[in-house]
Amino acid sequence: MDIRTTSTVFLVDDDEDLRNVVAFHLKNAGIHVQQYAAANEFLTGFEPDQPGCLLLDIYMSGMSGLELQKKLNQQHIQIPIIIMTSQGDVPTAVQAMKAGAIDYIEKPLDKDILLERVHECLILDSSHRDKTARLSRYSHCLSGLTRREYEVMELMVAGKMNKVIAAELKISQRTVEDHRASIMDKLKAKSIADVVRIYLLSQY
Amino acid sequence: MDIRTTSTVFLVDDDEDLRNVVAFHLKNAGIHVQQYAAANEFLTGFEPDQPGCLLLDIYMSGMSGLELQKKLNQQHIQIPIIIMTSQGDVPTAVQAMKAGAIDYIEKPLDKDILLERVHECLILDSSHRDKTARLSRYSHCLSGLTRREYEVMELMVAGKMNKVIAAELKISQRTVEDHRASIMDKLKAKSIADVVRIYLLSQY
DNA sequence: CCTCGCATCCGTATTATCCCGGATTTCACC
DNA sequence: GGTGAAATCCGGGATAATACGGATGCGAGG
Repeated sequence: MDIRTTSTVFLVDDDEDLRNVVAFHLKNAGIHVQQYAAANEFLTGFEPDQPGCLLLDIYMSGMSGLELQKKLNQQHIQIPIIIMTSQGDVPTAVQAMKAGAIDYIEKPLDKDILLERVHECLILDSSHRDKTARLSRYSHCLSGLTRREYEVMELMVAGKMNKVIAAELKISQRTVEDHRASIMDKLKAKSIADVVRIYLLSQY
Repeated sequence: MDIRTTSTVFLVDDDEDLRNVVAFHLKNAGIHVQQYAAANEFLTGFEPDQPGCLLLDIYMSGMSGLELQKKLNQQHIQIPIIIMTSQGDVPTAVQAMKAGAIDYIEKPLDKDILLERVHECLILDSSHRDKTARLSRYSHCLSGLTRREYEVMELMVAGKMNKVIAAELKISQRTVEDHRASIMDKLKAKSIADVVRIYLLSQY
Protein backbone atom coordinates (compact mmCIF):
# COMPACT_ATOMS: atom_id res chain seq x y z
CA MET A 1 0.00 0.00 0.00
CA ASP A 2 1.46 3.33 -1.02
CA ILE A 3 1.68 5.58 1.98
CA ARG A 4 0.71 8.56 -0.20
CA THR A 5 -2.71 7.17 -0.95
CA THR A 6 -3.62 6.47 2.66
CA SER A 7 -2.07 9.49 4.39
CA THR A 8 -2.87 13.16 4.34
CA VAL A 9 -0.68 16.16 4.99
CA PHE A 10 -2.48 18.72 7.12
CA LEU A 11 -1.15 22.12 6.15
CA VAL A 12 -1.80 24.87 8.66
CA ASP A 13 -0.61 28.35 7.73
CA ASP A 14 -2.32 31.70 7.53
CA ASP A 15 -0.37 32.65 4.43
CA GLU A 16 -2.58 31.54 1.57
CA ASP A 17 0.09 31.98 -1.11
CA LEU A 18 2.54 29.77 0.75
CA ARG A 19 -0.17 27.18 1.37
CA ASN A 20 -0.92 27.05 -2.32
CA VAL A 21 2.71 26.63 -3.27
CA VAL A 22 3.33 23.91 -0.71
CA ALA A 23 0.09 22.14 -1.50
CA PHE A 24 0.95 22.26 -5.18
CA HIS A 25 4.25 20.53 -4.64
CA LEU A 26 2.83 17.91 -2.32
CA LYS A 27 -0.02 17.11 -4.67
CA ASN A 28 2.44 16.88 -7.53
CA ALA A 29 4.22 14.23 -5.53
CA GLY A 30 0.94 12.37 -5.23
CA ILE A 31 0.29 13.28 -1.60
CA HIS A 32 -3.15 14.26 -0.30
CA VAL A 33 -3.27 17.69 1.30
CA GLN A 34 -5.80 19.37 3.52
CA GLN A 35 -5.39 23.08 4.10
CA TYR A 36 -6.29 25.13 7.14
CA ALA A 37 -5.86 28.90 7.48
CA ALA A 38 -5.76 28.81 11.27
CA ALA A 39 -4.87 26.50 14.13
CA ASN A 40 -8.43 26.61 15.43
CA GLU A 41 -9.82 25.55 12.11
CA PHE A 42 -7.54 22.54 12.19
CA LEU A 43 -8.40 21.60 15.76
CA THR A 44 -12.12 21.50 15.10
CA GLY A 45 -12.00 19.98 11.62
CA PHE A 46 -9.32 17.39 12.16
CA GLU A 47 -10.12 13.72 12.42
CA PRO A 48 -7.50 12.00 14.63
CA ASP A 49 -8.08 8.64 12.95
CA GLN A 50 -6.87 9.98 9.65
CA PRO A 51 -3.21 8.99 9.18
CA GLY A 52 -0.85 11.72 8.13
CA CYS A 53 1.36 14.46 9.40
CA LEU A 54 1.08 18.12 10.26
CA LEU A 55 2.91 20.90 8.47
CA LEU A 56 2.56 23.80 10.85
CA ASP A 57 3.46 27.44 10.62
CA ILE A 58 4.61 28.66 13.97
CA TYR A 59 3.70 32.33 13.74
CA MET A 60 0.04 32.75 13.04
CA SER A 61 -2.59 35.23 14.10
CA GLY A 62 -4.88 33.63 16.66
CA MET A 63 -3.46 30.44 18.07
CA SER A 64 0.23 30.01 17.42
CA GLY A 65 1.82 26.83 16.22
CA LEU A 66 3.34 26.21 19.65
CA GLU A 67 -0.04 26.56 21.32
CA LEU A 68 -1.60 24.15 18.85
CA GLN A 69 1.23 21.70 19.56
CA LYS A 70 0.54 21.99 23.26
CA LYS A 71 -3.19 21.34 22.79
CA LEU A 72 -2.51 18.28 20.67
CA ASN A 73 -0.14 16.99 23.33
CA GLN A 74 -2.79 17.53 25.98
CA GLN A 75 -5.27 15.55 23.93
CA HIS A 76 -2.64 12.84 23.38
CA ILE A 77 -2.86 13.25 19.65
CA GLN A 78 0.46 11.97 18.42
CA ILE A 79 0.55 13.12 14.82
CA PRO A 80 4.08 13.95 13.67
CA ILE A 81 4.64 17.67 13.31
CA ILE A 82 6.96 19.59 11.06
CA ILE A 83 7.23 23.21 12.07
CA MET A 84 7.68 25.84 9.39
CA THR A 85 8.90 29.28 10.20
CA SER A 86 9.97 32.49 8.54
CA GLN A 87 11.54 34.47 11.36
CA GLY A 88 13.70 31.86 13.03
CA ASP A 89 14.62 32.46 16.62
CA VAL A 90 16.44 29.82 18.59
CA PRO A 91 14.38 29.65 21.82
CA THR A 92 11.17 29.11 19.89
CA ALA A 93 12.75 26.42 17.77
CA VAL A 94 14.06 24.69 20.88
CA GLN A 95 10.69 24.92 22.56
CA ALA A 96 8.99 23.38 19.54
CA MET A 97 11.50 20.54 19.42
CA LYS A 98 11.17 19.91 23.14
CA ALA A 99 7.41 19.74 22.66
CA GLY A 100 8.00 16.84 20.31
CA ALA A 101 8.16 18.36 16.86
CA ILE A 102 9.88 16.03 14.42
CA ASP A 103 11.46 18.79 12.43
CA TYR A 104 11.71 22.53 12.17
CA ILE A 105 12.43 24.03 8.80
CA GLU A 106 12.90 27.62 7.83
CA LYS A 107 11.22 29.46 4.99
CA PRO A 108 11.86 29.80 2.18
CA LEU A 109 11.12 26.09 1.96
CA ASP A 110 13.20 23.91 -0.28
CA LYS A 111 10.82 21.73 -2.21
CA ASP A 112 12.97 18.59 -2.18
CA ILE A 113 13.88 18.79 1.49
CA LEU A 114 10.25 19.38 2.37
CA LEU A 115 9.10 16.37 0.40
CA GLU A 116 11.74 14.20 1.99
CA ARG A 117 10.84 15.26 5.51
CA VAL A 118 7.13 14.89 4.86
CA HIS A 119 7.74 11.41 3.57
CA GLU A 120 9.71 10.50 6.70
CA CYS A 121 6.89 11.81 8.87
CA LEU A 122 4.25 9.86 6.98
CA ILE A 123 6.24 6.67 7.46
CA LEU A 124 6.74 7.47 11.12
CA ASP A 125 3.03 8.06 11.63
CA SER A 126 2.18 4.88 9.83
CA SER A 127 4.47 2.70 11.94
CA HIS A 128 3.26 4.46 15.05
CA ARG A 129 -0.33 3.72 14.13
CA ASP A 130 0.51 0.07 13.51
CA LYS A 131 1.90 -0.23 17.01
CA THR A 132 -1.01 1.47 18.74
CA ALA A 133 -3.48 -0.54 16.68
CA ARG A 134 -1.94 -3.76 17.93
CA LEU A 135 -2.06 -2.48 21.48
CA SER A 136 -5.67 -1.37 21.25
CA ARG A 137 -6.71 -4.72 19.86
CA TYR A 138 -5.33 -6.29 23.02
CA SER A 139 -6.91 -3.77 25.35
CA HIS A 140 -10.20 -4.22 23.54
CA CYS A 141 -10.12 -7.90 24.41
CA LEU A 142 -9.13 -7.07 27.96
CA SER A 143 -12.04 -4.68 28.36
CA GLY A 144 -14.39 -7.51 27.45
CA LEU A 145 -13.47 -9.25 30.69
CA THR A 146 -15.72 -8.96 33.73
CA ARG A 147 -14.29 -7.44 36.92
CA ARG A 148 -13.88 -10.83 38.48
CA GLU A 149 -12.15 -12.27 35.48
CA TYR A 150 -9.78 -9.35 35.46
CA GLU A 151 -8.88 -9.93 39.10
CA VAL A 152 -8.23 -13.57 38.39
CA MET A 153 -6.11 -12.67 35.39
CA GLU A 154 -3.96 -10.29 37.41
CA LEU A 155 -3.20 -13.03 39.90
CA MET A 156 -2.61 -15.51 37.09
CA VAL A 157 -0.14 -13.13 35.47
CA ALA A 158 1.55 -12.69 38.84
CA GLY A 159 2.28 -16.40 38.58
CA LYS A 160 0.03 -17.64 41.38
CA MET A 161 -1.51 -21.07 41.30
CA ASN A 162 -5.24 -21.55 41.06
CA LYS A 163 -5.47 -22.68 44.66
CA VAL A 164 -3.67 -19.54 45.85
CA ILE A 165 -5.87 -17.32 43.72
CA ALA A 166 -8.92 -19.08 45.15
CA ALA A 167 -7.72 -18.44 48.68
CA GLU A 168 -6.94 -14.80 47.99
CA LEU A 169 -10.27 -14.09 46.36
CA LYS A 170 -12.06 -16.33 48.86
CA ILE A 171 -13.74 -18.35 46.14
CA SER A 172 -13.41 -21.99 45.31
CA GLN A 173 -10.57 -23.31 43.22
CA ARG A 174 -13.08 -24.68 40.77
CA THR A 175 -14.50 -21.21 40.18
CA VAL A 176 -11.04 -19.87 39.52
CA GLU A 177 -10.63 -22.55 36.91
CA ASP A 178 -13.89 -21.47 35.30
CA HIS A 179 -12.76 -17.86 35.18
CA ARG A 180 -9.41 -18.88 33.83
CA ALA A 181 -11.12 -20.76 31.05
CA SER A 182 -13.30 -17.84 30.05
CA ILE A 183 -10.33 -15.47 30.20
CA MET A 184 -8.40 -17.66 27.80
CA ASP A 185 -11.48 -17.84 25.65
CA LYS A 186 -12.08 -14.11 25.49
CA LEU A 187 -8.43 -13.25 24.92
CA LYS A 188 -8.14 -16.02 22.34
CA ALA A 189 -5.11 -17.16 24.32
CA LYS A 190 -4.01 -20.75 24.09
CA SER A 191 -1.70 -20.70 27.10
CA ILE A 192 -0.79 -18.76 30.20
CA ALA A 193 2.17 -17.40 28.27
CA ASP A 194 -0.22 -15.76 25.82
CA VAL A 195 -2.19 -14.18 28.65
CA VAL A 196 0.96 -12.78 30.23
CA ARG A 197 2.09 -11.39 26.89
CA ILE A 198 -1.22 -9.71 26.20
CA TYR A 199 -1.37 -8.32 29.70
CA LEU A 200 2.17 -6.95 29.64
CA LEU A 201 1.89 -5.46 26.17
CA SER A 202 -1.35 -3.72 27.08
CA GLN A 203 0.47 -2.08 29.99
CA TYR A 204 2.92 -0.63 27.43
CA MET B 1 20.18 9.50 48.20
CA ASP B 2 20.81 13.03 47.06
CA ILE B 3 21.31 13.06 43.35
CA ARG B 4 23.98 15.74 43.72
CA THR B 5 26.31 13.48 45.63
CA THR B 6 26.12 10.59 43.15
CA SER B 7 26.07 12.49 39.87
CA THR B 8 28.60 14.60 38.06
CA VAL B 9 28.16 17.39 35.57
CA PHE B 10 30.63 17.08 32.71
CA LEU B 11 31.38 20.53 31.48
CA VAL B 12 32.90 20.72 28.02
CA ASP B 13 33.81 24.17 26.71
CA ASP B 14 36.98 25.69 25.35
CA ASP B 15 36.30 28.99 27.09
CA GLU B 16 38.07 28.67 30.41
CA ASP B 17 36.47 31.75 31.96
CA LEU B 18 32.99 30.48 31.22
CA ARG B 19 33.88 27.04 32.53
CA ASN B 20 35.03 28.54 35.78
CA VAL B 21 31.90 30.61 36.22
CA VAL B 22 29.58 27.71 35.46
CA ALA B 23 31.58 25.31 37.60
CA PHE B 24 31.51 27.78 40.45
CA HIS B 25 27.72 28.01 40.38
CA LEU B 26 27.26 24.29 40.11
CA LYS B 27 29.66 23.55 42.94
CA ASN B 28 27.94 26.19 45.03
CA ALA B 29 24.74 24.22 44.53
CA GLY B 30 26.52 21.11 45.79
CA ILE B 31 26.96 19.48 42.41
CA HIS B 32 30.15 17.70 41.35
CA VAL B 33 31.73 19.10 38.22
CA GLN B 34 34.38 17.77 35.87
CA GLN B 35 35.80 20.15 33.34
CA TYR B 36 37.10 19.47 29.85
CA ALA B 37 38.59 22.03 27.48
CA ALA B 38 37.84 19.99 24.38
CA ALA B 39 35.45 17.35 23.11
CA ASN B 40 38.30 14.93 22.54
CA GLU B 41 39.49 15.31 26.09
CA PHE B 42 36.02 14.37 27.28
CA LEU B 43 35.69 11.39 24.97
CA THR B 44 38.89 9.80 26.18
CA GLY B 45 38.61 10.70 29.84
CA PHE B 46 34.93 10.02 30.37
CA GLU B 47 33.72 6.98 32.26
CA PRO B 48 30.26 5.95 30.92
CA ASP B 49 29.30 4.29 34.17
CA GLN B 50 29.51 7.57 36.01
CA PRO B 51 25.98 9.01 36.35
CA GLY B 52 25.57 12.62 35.39
CA CYS B 53 24.88 14.90 32.50
CA LEU B 54 26.80 16.76 29.86
CA LEU B 55 26.97 20.53 29.54
CA LEU B 56 28.33 21.01 26.09
CA ASP B 57 29.43 24.06 24.16
CA ILE B 58 28.53 23.64 20.53
CA TYR B 59 31.18 25.81 18.90
CA MET B 60 34.62 24.65 19.86
CA SER B 61 37.90 24.40 18.07
CA GLY B 62 38.66 20.81 17.21
CA MET B 63 35.61 18.58 17.52
CA SER B 64 32.36 20.52 17.67
CA GLY B 65 29.58 19.78 20.12
CA LEU B 66 27.45 18.31 17.37
CA GLU B 67 30.20 15.94 16.36
CA LEU B 68 30.71 14.85 19.94
CA GLN B 69 26.98 14.23 20.22
CA LYS B 70 27.12 12.10 17.10
CA LYS B 71 30.02 10.04 18.46
CA LEU B 72 28.23 9.45 21.74
CA ASN B 73 25.13 8.33 19.85
CA GLN B 74 27.24 5.94 17.80
CA GLN B 75 28.66 4.46 20.97
CA HIS B 76 25.15 4.25 22.46
CA ILE B 77 26.14 6.42 25.37
CA GLN B 78 22.88 7.90 26.53
CA ILE B 79 23.98 10.65 28.87
CA PRO B 80 21.58 13.63 28.80
CA ILE B 81 23.06 16.61 27.00
CA ILE B 82 22.43 20.28 27.46
CA ILE B 83 23.86 22.30 24.63
CA MET B 84 25.23 25.77 25.35
CA THR B 85 25.81 28.26 22.62
CA SER B 86 26.79 31.85 22.08
CA GLN B 87 25.93 32.47 18.44
CA GLY B 88 22.54 30.86 18.11
CA ASP B 89 21.47 29.80 14.68
CA VAL B 90 18.30 27.85 14.17
CA PRO B 91 19.43 24.97 11.94
CA THR B 92 22.20 24.04 14.34
CA ALA B 93 19.85 24.15 17.28
CA VAL B 94 17.36 21.96 15.46
CA GLN B 95 20.08 19.52 14.48
CA ALA B 96 21.24 19.25 18.08
CA MET B 97 17.69 18.66 19.30
CA LYS B 98 17.05 16.05 16.62
CA ALA B 99 20.24 14.33 17.73
CA GLY B 100 18.65 13.95 21.13
CA ALA B 101 19.84 16.94 23.13
CA ILE B 102 17.61 17.53 26.12
CA ASP B 103 17.98 21.26 26.04
CA TYR B 104 19.69 24.04 24.18
CA ILE B 105 20.38 27.24 26.02
CA GLU B 106 21.94 30.42 24.85
CA LYS B 107 24.75 32.33 26.47
CA PRO B 108 24.87 34.42 28.50
CA LEU B 109 23.67 31.65 30.79
CA ASP B 110 21.17 32.47 33.48
CA LYS B 111 22.38 30.80 36.64
CA ASP B 112 18.97 29.77 37.97
CA ILE B 113 17.72 28.39 34.69
CA LEU B 114 20.95 26.50 34.22
CA LEU B 115 20.73 24.92 37.67
CA GLU B 116 17.14 23.93 37.08
CA ARG B 117 17.88 22.31 33.73
CA VAL B 118 20.93 20.55 35.10
CA HIS B 119 18.86 19.20 37.93
CA GLU B 120 16.23 17.90 35.50
CA CYS B 121 18.94 16.19 33.48
CA LEU B 122 20.48 14.54 36.50
CA ILE B 123 17.10 13.15 37.49
CA LEU B 124 16.48 11.98 33.94
CA ASP B 125 19.83 10.22 33.82
CA SER B 126 19.25 8.61 37.15
CA SER B 127 15.86 7.19 36.21
CA HIS B 128 17.23 6.10 32.88
CA ARG B 129 20.05 4.26 34.61
CA ASP B 130 17.55 2.58 36.92
CA LYS B 131 15.63 1.25 33.96
CA THR B 132 18.63 -0.03 32.05
CA ALA B 133 20.03 -1.59 35.23
CA ARG B 134 16.83 -3.56 35.68
CA LEU B 135 16.94 -4.68 32.06
CA SER B 136 20.57 -5.70 32.20
CA ARG B 137 19.99 -7.71 35.35
CA TYR B 138 17.43 -9.72 33.40
CA SER B 139 19.61 -10.13 30.34
CA HIS B 140 22.48 -11.12 32.59
CA CYS B 141 20.36 -13.96 33.95
CA LEU B 142 19.33 -14.87 30.41
CA SER B 143 22.92 -15.01 29.22
CA GLY B 144 23.60 -17.56 31.96
CA LEU B 145 21.38 -20.04 30.16
CA THR B 146 22.85 -22.70 27.89
CA ARG B 147 21.89 -22.79 24.23
CA ARG B 148 19.58 -25.66 24.82
CA GLU B 149 17.91 -24.02 27.77
CA TYR B 150 17.40 -20.89 25.72
CA GLU B 151 15.72 -22.87 22.96
CA VAL B 152 13.44 -24.53 25.48
CA MET B 153 12.64 -21.17 27.04
CA GLU B 154 11.66 -19.67 23.69
CA LEU B 155 9.21 -22.48 23.11
CA MET B 156 7.95 -22.22 26.69
CA VAL B 157 7.34 -18.52 26.23
CA ALA B 158 5.55 -19.26 22.98
CA GLY B 159 3.10 -21.19 25.15
CA LYS B 160 3.89 -24.70 23.99
CA MET B 161 3.46 -27.67 26.25
CA ASN B 162 6.42 -29.75 27.34
CA LYS B 163 5.41 -32.65 25.11
CA VAL B 164 5.25 -30.37 22.09
CA ILE B 165 8.62 -28.84 22.91
CA ALA B 166 10.04 -32.31 23.28
CA ALA B 167 8.72 -33.30 19.87
CA GLU B 168 10.05 -30.15 18.22
CA LEU B 169 13.52 -30.46 19.69
CA LYS B 170 13.46 -34.23 19.25
CA ILE B 171 14.32 -34.87 22.88
CA SER B 172 12.34 -36.61 25.57
CA GLN B 173 9.64 -34.82 27.52
CA ARG B 174 11.51 -35.60 30.70
CA THR B 175 14.57 -33.71 29.44
CA VAL B 176 12.43 -30.72 28.62
CA GLU B 177 11.22 -30.79 32.19
CA ASP B 178 14.83 -30.82 33.38
CA HIS B 179 15.70 -27.83 31.26
CA ARG B 180 12.60 -26.05 32.36
CA ALA B 181 13.58 -26.57 35.96
CA SER B 182 17.07 -25.19 35.48
CA ILE B 183 15.71 -22.24 33.52
CA MET B 184 13.40 -21.36 36.40
CA ASP B 185 16.28 -21.82 38.72
CA LYS B 186 18.72 -19.59 36.86
CA LEU B 187 16.15 -16.88 36.23
CA LYS B 188 14.95 -17.08 39.81
CA ALA B 189 11.47 -17.41 38.36
CA LYS B 190 8.74 -19.05 40.37
CA SER B 191 6.29 -19.56 37.54
CA ILE B 192 5.98 -19.59 33.79
CA ALA B 193 4.48 -16.12 34.10
CA ASP B 194 7.76 -14.86 35.55
CA VAL B 195 9.73 -16.40 32.72
CA VAL B 196 7.51 -14.80 30.11
CA ARG B 197 7.83 -11.44 31.85
CA ILE B 198 11.61 -11.60 32.03
CA TYR B 199 11.83 -12.74 28.45
CA LEU B 200 9.56 -10.00 27.14
CA LEU B 201 11.15 -7.24 29.18
CA SER B 202 14.59 -8.24 28.02
CA GLN B 203 13.38 -7.84 24.44
CA TYR B 204 12.36 -4.26 25.32
C1' DC C 1 -42.15 -11.65 34.53
C1' DC C 2 -38.78 -14.05 32.38
C1' DT C 3 -34.39 -14.29 30.23
C1' DC C 4 -29.61 -13.78 30.10
C1' DG C 5 -25.01 -12.89 31.73
C1' DC C 6 -22.24 -12.92 35.75
C1' DA C 7 -20.43 -15.08 39.71
C1' DT C 8 -20.57 -18.76 42.38
C1' DC C 9 -20.25 -23.75 43.40
C1' DC C 10 -19.65 -29.15 42.66
C1' DG C 11 -17.73 -34.16 41.14
C1' DT C 12 -15.03 -36.77 38.17
C1' DA C 13 -11.74 -38.05 34.79
C1' DT C 14 -7.86 -37.06 32.04
C1' DT C 15 -3.72 -34.85 31.19
C1' DA C 16 0.23 -32.10 32.33
C1' DT C 17 3.56 -30.55 35.36
C1' DC C 18 6.74 -30.88 39.29
C1' DC C 19 9.91 -33.20 42.30
C1' DC C 20 12.51 -37.29 43.92
C1' DG C 21 16.74 -39.73 42.82
C1' DG C 22 19.75 -41.71 39.50
C1' DA C 23 22.46 -42.50 34.87
C1' DT C 24 25.08 -41.91 30.29
C1' DT C 25 27.54 -39.42 26.59
C1' DT C 26 30.18 -35.75 24.89
C1' DC C 27 33.24 -32.16 24.90
C1' DA C 28 36.12 -28.66 26.68
C1' DC C 29 39.58 -27.34 29.95
C1' DC C 30 43.25 -28.18 32.96
C1' DG D 1 43.80 -38.41 30.85
C1' DG D 2 40.81 -36.99 34.47
C1' DT D 3 37.23 -33.56 36.04
C1' DG D 4 33.21 -31.27 35.40
C1' DA D 5 29.49 -29.11 33.17
C1' DA D 6 26.03 -29.71 29.58
C1' DA D 7 22.77 -32.45 27.45
C1' DT D 8 20.65 -36.40 27.23
C1' DC D 9 17.70 -40.09 29.21
C1' DC D 10 14.66 -42.93 32.80
C1' DG D 11 10.70 -44.28 36.42
C1' DG D 12 7.42 -43.18 39.74
C1' DG D 13 4.55 -40.57 42.57
C1' DA D 14 2.57 -36.06 44.15
C1' DT D 15 0.33 -32.06 42.69
C1' DA D 16 -1.92 -29.02 39.52
C1' DA D 17 -4.45 -27.84 35.43
C1' DT D 18 -8.00 -28.87 31.94
C1' DA D 19 -12.27 -30.76 30.21
C1' DC D 20 -17.11 -32.52 30.66
C1' DG D 21 -21.42 -31.84 32.46
C1' DG D 22 -24.49 -29.78 35.62
C1' DA D 23 -26.46 -26.28 39.28
C1' DT D 24 -27.82 -21.93 42.15
C1' DG D 25 -28.56 -16.96 43.36
C1' DC D 26 -28.74 -12.29 41.60
C1' DG D 27 -29.39 -8.19 39.09
C1' DA D 28 -30.31 -5.63 34.59
C1' DG D 29 -33.24 -5.22 30.61
C1' DG D 30 -36.68 -6.50 27.27
